[in-house]
Amino acid sequence: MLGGLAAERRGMDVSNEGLSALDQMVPVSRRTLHDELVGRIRDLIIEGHLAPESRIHEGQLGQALGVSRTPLREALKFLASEGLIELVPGRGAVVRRLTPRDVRDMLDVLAALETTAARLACQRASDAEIASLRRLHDDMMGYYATRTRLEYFKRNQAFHAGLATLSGNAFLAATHEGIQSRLRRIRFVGSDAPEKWAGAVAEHEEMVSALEARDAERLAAVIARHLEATWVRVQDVI
Amino acid sequence: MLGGLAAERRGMDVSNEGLSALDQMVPVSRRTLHDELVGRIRDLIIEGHLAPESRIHEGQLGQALGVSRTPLREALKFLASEGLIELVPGRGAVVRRLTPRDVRDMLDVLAALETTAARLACQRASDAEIASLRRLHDDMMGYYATRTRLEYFKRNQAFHAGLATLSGNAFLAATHEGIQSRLRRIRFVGSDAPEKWAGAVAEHEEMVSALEARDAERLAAVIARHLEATWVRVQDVI
DNA sequence: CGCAAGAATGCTGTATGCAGGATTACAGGA
DNA sequence: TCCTGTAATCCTGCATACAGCATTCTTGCG
Repeated sequence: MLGGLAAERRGMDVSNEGLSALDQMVPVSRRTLHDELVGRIRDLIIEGHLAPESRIHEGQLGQALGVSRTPLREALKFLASEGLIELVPGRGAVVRRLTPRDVRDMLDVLAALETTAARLACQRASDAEIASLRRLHDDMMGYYATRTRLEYFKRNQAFHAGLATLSGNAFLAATHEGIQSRLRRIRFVGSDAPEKWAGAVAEHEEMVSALEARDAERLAAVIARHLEATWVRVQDVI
Repeated sequence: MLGGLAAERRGMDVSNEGLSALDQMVPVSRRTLHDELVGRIRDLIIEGHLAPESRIHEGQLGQALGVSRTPLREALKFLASEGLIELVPGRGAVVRRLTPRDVRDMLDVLAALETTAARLACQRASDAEIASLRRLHDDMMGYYATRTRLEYFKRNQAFHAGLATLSGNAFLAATHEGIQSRLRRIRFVGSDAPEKWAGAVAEHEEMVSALEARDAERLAAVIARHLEATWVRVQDVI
């Protein structure tokens, strides 16, 4: 997302360098109603406008979003597969509540993915990519200094996503992103006290320097520690 | 699945030992059309009846399965989120083709998950659970001896799923299961030559004995080796 | 004979209608 | 007062209908 690590190249690139330009061309991305709805509903859940355990009223939500029930239902099925909501037969969709156990389990999986990504990134990432992650980190430091919470938080998320991307393993990055988005709400409300940020920022700094040194083991160790600390920082808001 | 490691307890358990019986009660599971369809279509893809890259004709498939387009479309959205099919705007659903790169990436993620599960299982799993996995392994050995491919293959899958379950991390197990199901087809056609099984069987044997000794590092090492070997075994069928 | 433009067909995307089951409200009895 | 049985209401699950875009076929022209 931010920082251009996984830059979206959309639309037409008309520069004609033989056929290579055609190969790189990405199909025109039309924002479909489906994607739109999935995104909107996901945000509604993550931002807490749809409370955990609450049932989702199809007619009501459909009217609120200005669409009929059909595309809405399809979007709900999609989100159900992501695990954000649960489909109860005969009773429709219910917003899933994350138990402390769920969060703990997800953080452990996240740690497994990120440490793996770390090892891969240390051997595969280019210097330019690493520099790019460093810039993102510096960027985040700026918002840390001014206590700009939302922007700080976004960079934080982008940093972890960026690390996953640097692994060069697209599937890993996608899986990581999926889990991270499900934890977003928890982590966001868990970051309401800026004094909690200090530790996280220090750990990020250590991660970047380990990555720049391409010290895989140190990087993996810091990541494990970082997510362990995240668990502590987040624990009281679940 | 097989072996009772994650035994499904369905129906009513009417034994009244205070309230604990009520707590353990699982809501009555009704097979919904949605689940039915998701399962059927997933199998159609995994078993190769729906070829990669081919478009899915909604009217046609719906008629073949005896349902209207609405529930069918909803099932397709669900599967799209799992990554088995791709939703192309204006052109419907297309069966996703796994590139060698995809498979390699997925195996790396699987390795990350299974080694993590291994470490957790070594410290958390009960002796009974480990014994249960051992039985599953012995069971598999029987089918190995008689070269009963399908049954052998099922136990093989169940073995890995069982290991993930023993981690005690339900989210890890679910994530693992999702990836494994997407790789199922590749691994199945990759196991057509029984002479390939010998290595896999030996590795499984080593895994079980490492688990019984609760030697986390050895177990993790074997798993990494096992999945590396899987990559080799599978490579020529992609 | 090949190519391009236009028409025709077919399919997807969305809306709406209807049946069956779930939830709620209420009344009667313990 | 609380529980149980019943009726009414509401909502979900599925089918069908229609509009708009893709694709394909056809026809005319170079």
